[in-house]
Amino acid sequence: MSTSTANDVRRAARLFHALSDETRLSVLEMLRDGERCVCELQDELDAAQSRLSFHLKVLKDAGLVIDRKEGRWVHYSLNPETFTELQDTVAGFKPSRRAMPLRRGAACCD
Amino acid sequence: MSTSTANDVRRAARLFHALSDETRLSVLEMLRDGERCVCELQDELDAAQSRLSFHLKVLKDAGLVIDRKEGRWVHYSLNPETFTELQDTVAGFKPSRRAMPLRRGAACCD
DNA sequence: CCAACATATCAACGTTTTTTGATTGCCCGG
DNA sequence: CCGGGCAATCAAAAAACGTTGATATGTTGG
Repeated sequence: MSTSTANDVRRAARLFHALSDETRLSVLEMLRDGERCVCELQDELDAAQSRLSFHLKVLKDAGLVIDRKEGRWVHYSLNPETFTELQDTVAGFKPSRRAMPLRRGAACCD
Repeated sequence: MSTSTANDVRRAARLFHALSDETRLSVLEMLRDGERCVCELQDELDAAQSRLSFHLKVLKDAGLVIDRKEGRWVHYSLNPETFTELQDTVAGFKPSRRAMPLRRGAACCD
């Protein structure tokens, strides 16, 4: 088992890409202790409105956050499912036991 | 505890960036069951030599892999330490318990 | 219905990342 | 020493990404 398909790899790359930006990580960190509306994130991170909106979209497209509209505000929160998926993905990349004992002394390309 | 500094965020973004590419993830996957030399990776992924070399450098700079020279070959393997770090980082982003119960019903920006 | 507001979307731009092909440095076998 | 093979590096072109400012959409209070 545990042979990743091309699709798994694609999905993982997308997830990691969404996580590869400091602003986005800061947003996730703010959301760790609960829902926040865009304006709060904006204040605390002092990021231009459209910039923040862009990053929220990336996070949302990756499934890392969920939005909830309430009147003229939109509240964002973490999507726990995806964080579980992320943990599994990362666990899957850990070096496997029964791994290392391979090609000792032999030239590699015979 | 567990308040991430700006440096933590920077480091995490760097790590995630290194993981955000399909070719690099495929390399890591191949390395899961042991050391491989560049030529083997090249064959199996069929990637141009300089392209692969570029991606290996990204992985190495991020600390995800280690290289070992042997004659004219270079063997790459996973760096387990960094994968542990990665797991910790990811665990740190999981939604915290005692999180959700916040701003119910109240408008957000009063 | 209007004005003010919160957020999303868009197009243009500059920046960073990735790809490609050529070159270079190294090591080995003869 | 020479020729050939492996891998790193470089420069230039291509592609992806993030930022900005302007505009659009939907909402609410008056």
